[in-house]
Amino acid sequence: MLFRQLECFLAVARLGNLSRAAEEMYLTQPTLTARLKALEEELGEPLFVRTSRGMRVTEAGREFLPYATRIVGGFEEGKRRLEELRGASGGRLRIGASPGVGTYALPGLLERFAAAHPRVSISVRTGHSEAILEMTLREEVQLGLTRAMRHPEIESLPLYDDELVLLVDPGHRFTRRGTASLTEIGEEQLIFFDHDSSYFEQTHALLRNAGIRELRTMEVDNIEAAKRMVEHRLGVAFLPRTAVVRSVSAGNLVLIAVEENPEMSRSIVALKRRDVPATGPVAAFLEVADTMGEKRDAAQLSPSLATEFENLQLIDLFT
Amino acid sequence: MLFRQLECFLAVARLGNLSRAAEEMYLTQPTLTARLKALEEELGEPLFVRTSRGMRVTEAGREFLPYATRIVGGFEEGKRRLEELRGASGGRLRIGASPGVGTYALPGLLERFAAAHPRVSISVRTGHSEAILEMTLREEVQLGLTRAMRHPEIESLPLYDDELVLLVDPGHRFTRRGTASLTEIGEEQLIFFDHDSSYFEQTHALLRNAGIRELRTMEVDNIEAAKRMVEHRLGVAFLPRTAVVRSVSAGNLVLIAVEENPEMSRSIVALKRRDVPATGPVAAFLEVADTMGEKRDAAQLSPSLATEFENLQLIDLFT
DNA sequence: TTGCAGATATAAGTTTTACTTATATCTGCG
DNA sequence: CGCAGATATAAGTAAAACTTATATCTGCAA
Repeated sequence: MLFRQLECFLAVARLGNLSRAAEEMYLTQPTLTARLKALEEELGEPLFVRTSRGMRVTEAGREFLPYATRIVGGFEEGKRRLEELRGASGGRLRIGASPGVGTYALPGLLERFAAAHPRVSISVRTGHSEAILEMTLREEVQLGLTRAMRHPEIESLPLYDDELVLLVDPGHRFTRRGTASLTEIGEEQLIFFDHDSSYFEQTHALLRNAGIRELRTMEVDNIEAAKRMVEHRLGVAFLPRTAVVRSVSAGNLVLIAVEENPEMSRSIVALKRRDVPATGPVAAFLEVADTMGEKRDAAQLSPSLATEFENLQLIDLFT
Repeated sequence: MLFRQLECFLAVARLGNLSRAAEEMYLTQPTLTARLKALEEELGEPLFVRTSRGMRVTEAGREFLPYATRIVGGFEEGKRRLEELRGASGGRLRIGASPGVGTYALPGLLERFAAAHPRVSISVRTGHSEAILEMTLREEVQLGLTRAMRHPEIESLPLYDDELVLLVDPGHRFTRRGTASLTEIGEEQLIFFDHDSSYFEQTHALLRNAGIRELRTMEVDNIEAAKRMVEHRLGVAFLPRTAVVRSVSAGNLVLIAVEENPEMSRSIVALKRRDVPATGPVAAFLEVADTMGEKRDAAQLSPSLATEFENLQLIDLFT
């Protein structure tokens, strides 16, 4: 009820004339009379002096004027704010990401996103997949970027497939052939990059299934450290493809194909609460991610592209 | 329409539960459902996530929350402001006064007023009666304190009667008797305090009517100067009673009764636009003035009080 | 699986509110 | 005195908001 009354109060106060204000607001004059009366009733104080030449605000009206302006203006402002949000030209984007995603894939995504939506403020939190799931459930983040996970209240929107690839140093015996068998790999010192990552178990299982029993292993707690270890010839490592694109392209590391060609990829997804619709910045982010995914898929699936060229493409897409 | 929607938005956001919010607001649950739906419609964005365990605000809702708070809070604040105004515990009091009133009668009045209404801010403008009338008409001041004036849009609320009295210095020949006739006065050097004041003409007429033709006169443009002239034996003067109470009481000037006892008083009033009702600080000021007027009248009319004592009373009332 | 508890959504009917049209009233002015 | 231009009032109609009753959804326990 009250809002229209305030607008009419402002119009009449501005014009000093009920009839003209009515015209301006596409209403009849008795309507404004009623509205003003209702407002005065609500406030318990006359706001206008009625004369035969128009209406003038009283002292009380003059005192109330700034409040009315602020209220109406505040509402308009709030509406504008939501419009910004809808067009993703404002608001916040809160993302949770597991370490590998946050460090290697996310920066490129956010670069594109920020270019398209410069006024959205972005915050990123990092944690392991379970922590990311928790954050998403509690709405501490709007999207959780990590490996696919199942939860009744969560839906997973696929982003890209992250593949484990074998990396060695340029002077390694595998480099020349460019391939290695699992048995050969089992003879090497193996460097693992994160005991808590699901990759850890996956890699172990792969080698166990290949009949390898005694592994020489070294564990570090982050991917960058693992890369450095390999570069310093301390061993070989299975690492996420997205994390090594640059090093391979720069020649610091060499990518070796595994002869058995085992399936060692994980689907990286965006976790989102099912009951919260993706709007504004969230929807915009997913769109950006989708666009990049399509490009990357096209690059990877094209048979005419050599591995090196694919890698270059990946550099574009992920760094 | 909109206001109730915002209140309900805040309540539901706070409680996270439609039914309980409905209870708190003494409404039924479907009503709140409808209100929220209307608000979301208006804003073009869902504000809540509906679940089987209650309602949670969406990102949009979170963004909008502060605006809603400010709007509702702003209205409450405005209402409180008007209440202050009504109780004269806030707001402004704008007064116009002619020089004599502003200098001698008003300070005492305002002292009382300010004691009773400390949070009202006061502004005083000074000018001659015609200027005061103008200010009042234009609502530059809410009350004009000056001599009674007639204007169709103005009403005059009597404050007190200001009387012209004859003042001489303590060593003057009139002092011993305490009285003087108009003829005797006509022989004195006469000091006038404001050519533009209506008193000027009034005094001249009085003496002219008493048959006095040749006046020795001196003119100054303010009452204080006139008093000083009398004190320095440059002549005698008819001055407003309210302006000389202190000087007489202090013995610097002596009050001489005029034997013909001419009527030389002017009604001092508060001018106010007829069409603007006296509310808040204005009403409060008039009440204070009224109370003082009654006390003063009682003091002046009491036959048991000597002149000296009357003067002391006037000191209380006007200084 | 089923049934229940606790939550929101929908439908229908009633009450209340808000708007419009038509008319009245007031006042300054020629 | 009557007119012009302003606001106020009255009555009827259209719209909206509220309530009651019912439906739907979901998590949870039997």
